[in-house]
Amino acid sequence: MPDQEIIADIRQFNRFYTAQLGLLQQHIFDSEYSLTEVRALYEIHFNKQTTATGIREALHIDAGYLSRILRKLEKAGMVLKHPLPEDGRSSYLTLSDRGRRLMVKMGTLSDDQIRDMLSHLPPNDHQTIAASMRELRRLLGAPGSGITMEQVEIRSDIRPGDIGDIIALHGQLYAKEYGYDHRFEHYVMETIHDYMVHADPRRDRLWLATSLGRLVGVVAIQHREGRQAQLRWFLIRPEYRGIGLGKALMQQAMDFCRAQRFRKIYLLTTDQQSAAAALYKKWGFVKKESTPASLWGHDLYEERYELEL
Amino acid sequence: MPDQEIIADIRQFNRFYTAQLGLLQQHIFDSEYSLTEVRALYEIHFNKQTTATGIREALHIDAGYLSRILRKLEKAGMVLKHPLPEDGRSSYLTLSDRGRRLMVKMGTLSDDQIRDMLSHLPPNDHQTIAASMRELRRLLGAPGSGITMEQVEIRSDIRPGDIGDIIALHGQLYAKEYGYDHRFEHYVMETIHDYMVHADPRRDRLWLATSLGRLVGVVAIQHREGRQAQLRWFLIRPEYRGIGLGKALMQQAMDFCRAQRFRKIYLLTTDQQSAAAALYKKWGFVKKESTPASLWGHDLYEERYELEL
DNA sequence: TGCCGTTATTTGCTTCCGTCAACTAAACTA
DNA sequence: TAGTTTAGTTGACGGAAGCAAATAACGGCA
Repeated sequence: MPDQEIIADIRQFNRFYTAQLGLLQQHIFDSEYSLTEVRALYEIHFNKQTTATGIREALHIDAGYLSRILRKLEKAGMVLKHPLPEDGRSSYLTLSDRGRRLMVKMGTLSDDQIRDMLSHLPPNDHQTIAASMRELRRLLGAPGSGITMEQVEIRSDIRPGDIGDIIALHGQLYAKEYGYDHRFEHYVMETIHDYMVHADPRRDRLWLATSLGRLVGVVAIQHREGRQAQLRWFLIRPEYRGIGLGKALMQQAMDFCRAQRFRKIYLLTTDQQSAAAALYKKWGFVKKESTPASLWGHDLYEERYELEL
Repeated sequence: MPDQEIIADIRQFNRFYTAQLGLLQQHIFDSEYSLTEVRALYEIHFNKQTTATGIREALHIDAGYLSRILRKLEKAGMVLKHPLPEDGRSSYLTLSDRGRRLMVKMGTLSDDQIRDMLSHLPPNDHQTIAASMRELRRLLGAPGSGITMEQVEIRSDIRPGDIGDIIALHGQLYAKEYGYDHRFEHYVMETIHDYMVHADPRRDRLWLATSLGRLVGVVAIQHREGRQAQLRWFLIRPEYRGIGLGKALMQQAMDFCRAQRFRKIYLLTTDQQSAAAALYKKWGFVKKESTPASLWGHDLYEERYELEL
């Protein structure tokens, strides 16, 4: 049973955004096509092979109405019909060159409108606005809003807020996924503190994966005695797992270790992080030690993995 | 010049949300009023004293069209006109009892629709969806979306992620507002570490102000030798300043200090935090020391404020 | 005070968006 | 092969929504 307050928020947003969209779609009134016609054009543009029924379902409009729209667009030379070989009733719909040019023009107008809207808002907020919209689209289950590597940026310069974010990410995720208590976050804080105090830019490095300005993944290499290196704080937000981010981060760390001529990499984990363990093994890490311990409110085995380079 | 990618995100969201709103507003098609008529009713409902022009501007519709809508609604007994004494041309518009009943009915239908939509989405996301929508409304400058104390919750239990968030907030804000470099964030981390290690629930406490699940403000009291207390990490996100949050946090800290019978409270700051200093003074703190120092990439004066209880 | 430009609202006219229902034709089903 | 379902077309219609001209009240000004 959703909270009444949540519903109120959504309703308020809907009312607000109805007005907003009305403003942003005014440019369409200047064109010779109605909003629905333009929406149909968009639909044809973005779906490579779609039929009238496909569009009808996407736009939720009357079949007769759509039929007329398509006739008009076809007559105007914007849309081409390609009869389906396997079904004489339907046709694939595509845009003609002219239709594509129209889309570009409408896109430009729409962009101008949005640019104009943004110009009245603080520039600092632009990125946040886009991020919130993406987030909403994803949360509401919009098709094509899935998370991909393209949105993710990996960097290794440490900026203000990064350290705290890394600590918070560990605290949150390990609490949610393994039920570790606050002592774990505290432990992470201590290890990061240690890292920062002894950091040597040539032998230590930390990579941050961010998406829409938010921290979504981390890994670091910390130098140790005897040309050894420790791999630390390897962590990825659950939504961003399975898209190759783990591999990308690990690759960065490995490349760095090879370039710095480390002799051996080791890492410490527990038997509970089985998914991570699988990944370590894939990169050639081998479990060398496993000692029982009672940590952060759990009885577990501390494990040490090693990889000779 | 806004980034092209931001505009693309916004356009994509607009297209998506146009469809979404279409779905959510279908219940209106069952009623005997059009979407615009219902929007007018809403506008009358929520604005206590508005005239036709007010509504026209809010909905961005033609004056003639609105005139007809109002006549229809008045004839149906939904809307009442109260002639303005000072302007014979206009009238205040209000809803009749019947109009209000209609709004309740429409509201219920709309709620059901949203509830239905939410039921197809993971329950964990509901809160996040509402938060994103609020955020967007605020960012896009929706009227009535301003930040108020009502949305802010103050708590003093430390949850996973809190510690990291506090550190990150300090790092980000002090970098942005005073240009402090990463050493400041590091320093905050050390002090929090010290706090956590020596924390005694009876004599130490930390308050977090959150809004929509995000950390927006902090303050803490740490016990010291001789029944003294140190006030630490007093910080509020700039958007949340000026709404009384500083006062609320400070009040919590003061109440705690009095209840615990501390003899004296002191705090350390610099001459650069002039806004905070003004607040401290208002609460009776007095500057006792001011020593030049070179910290976090700046030449400044470290200051010590004290308050005898 | 009366004249004039401005503003708020109304009315007449028109367009065309979007729905309903009946229809055609092709595809499936038994 | 007849009956049913599905994809798309067409005719008829209501009403949403804009434009322009009209009306009426206001405000300023000589």
